[in-house]
Formats: sequence, C-alpha cells, structure tokens
Amino acid sequence: MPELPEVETVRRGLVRLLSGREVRACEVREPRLRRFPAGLADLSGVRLSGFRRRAKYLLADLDGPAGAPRGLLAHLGMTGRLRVVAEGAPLARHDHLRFHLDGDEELRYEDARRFGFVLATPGPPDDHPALAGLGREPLDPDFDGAALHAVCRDCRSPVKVRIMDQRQVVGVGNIYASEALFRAGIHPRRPARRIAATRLDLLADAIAGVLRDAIEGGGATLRDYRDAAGRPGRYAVRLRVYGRTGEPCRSCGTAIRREVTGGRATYFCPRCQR
DNA sequence: ATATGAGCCTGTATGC
DNA sequence: TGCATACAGGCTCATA
Repeated sequence: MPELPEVETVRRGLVRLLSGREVRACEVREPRLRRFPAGLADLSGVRLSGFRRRAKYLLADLDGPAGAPRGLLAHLGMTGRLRVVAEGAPLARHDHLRFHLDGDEELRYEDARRFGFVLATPGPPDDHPALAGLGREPLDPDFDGAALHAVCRDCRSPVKVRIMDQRQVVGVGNIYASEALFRAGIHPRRPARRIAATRLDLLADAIAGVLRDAIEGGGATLRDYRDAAGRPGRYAVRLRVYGRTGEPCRSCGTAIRREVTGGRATYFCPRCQR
C-alpha cells in the first residue's frame, strides 16, 4: 500500500501545501497507534520547515522555541493518510490526529488499521531508533547491481523476500517487489544467491525504474491510499502483475500466477520469470 | 546468526 | 439478510 512511491508522493504534497506553516495546536483523538504519539502536545508555535523521506518514513523538520520538538516522524503503515484539509472539515471515523495550523487548515492523520504513527522527536527526527538499521535507498545513484550483489550473496531466501527486507533495501513493499521482479524476468521464489551478476544489474534497474515510474504516476491506489491533497494515485492501472491472477501477461499472454511466498501474496508470469 | 511465522488492526469480499 | 471466515500487508516480536 504506501510503499516508497506513495510516501514520496505524500512528501511532495506536504512540501507544496505546508512548507513554512505554523502549528497552533495538536489534538490526539486516538493514541493507540503503532507507536504512542509522543510529544505532540508541545508543538504549539513550531514552524514546519521541511519534509524529507527515509525508506517509508516521513520526517518533518521543525523550527520552534527552545525546548520544543525539533522534528516529526511518521509512518503510514498500511492505511495511514496524512492530508491537509480546511479547519473544521467533517471528521472521518479514523481521524486520529489533528494538527491545527495557521491559515485555517489542518493536517489530519487518518488510519483505519492503526498500523502507522506520527510522533514528535526532541532532536532531529533522523536520530529516532526506528530509522537505525535501515538498508539502502534504491533511488540513490549508487544503487546498482553491485549493491544488490552485496544484498543477495549468501542469502538462501527467495529474492522477493530479500528485496522487501527493509534492513537490506528500503521502500520496496509487496506491490513493487512483484513488479520489479517481473520487469527483471526473475522468478520471485529464486534463492537470492542464485542470481547471476548480470541479472542483478537488471534487477537494480528494474527496482529503481518501477519506483520512479510509480512516483511519476503519483503512486498506486488499490483502495486506501491518498496523497496529501486527498487524491488517489494513478499508477494502479499500470501494474503488470500485481493483483492480475489469471489475466494474460502483457508480454507473452500466459496467465499470471499467484502464490504465497514468505507469507505474502506474490504475482508473476511463470513463462517470463525464471 | 539467519529465517520463518504469528500477531497487531479494521474494512471488505466471499461463502454458506 | 446475516453470520463466519479469509484476506489485505506495513512492521515487530517470538521461535526454530
């Protein structure tokens, strides 16, 4: 659901809609999120000076009085939405957090499944322990076949499981893992260490390529995902294998197959992917 | 150490 | 129509 392209799309929306804005107050309506929404009571008077992304996490930089939190850290989980709405807009059932802003607007955090969170950090949000141990950013310029080789060598797990492991490569979730492996022509259950170097080059390009294309399309909305302005993504119709069980492969016409790998639904073309 | 599976959580779809 | 069940999958934790 919200994987790297969706989080990046939300980030860009927040930059556009909220840069430089001031938080007047924050209201916690439901604290039982993935992590406790610590520090949000102390945000009055801070200014939102920047929005960054690391993996599937959103980081906000804050300018405020001494002692005020310096950052926000958020994760959308599966159904989390960060949206900018008019002050006092009708509340949805799962609007858990309300950030009242200057300019008569609110930033709302809505999350039906409560797998996500937003919290304030005393120091830079980068220092939060949740970010320790994360793997490589696939859109960094040095993400290539050699980088993937370091990730995949000696690894007996299915390659799909490996590229979804956030300690190895970040931002790739269930949807884009299937899509990237299709692009690279690699079977999702192939042991990671059994992939030749030339094919790892292809896979690195495929991962970065599908993520870039999805960002360009504003992310993929299957059901829940919305950007910071409340709009769905436009990339779902471009997916080549995800959710297409039994439908013809767009490349060879063979029926797309669904299997469970590492406990996750996995989609692939049994003819194009080896 | 790595690898696998359960659990968190609610809305939606499916089967009876 | 209603009920039970399975599934969705981000991550964390426990176990093998």
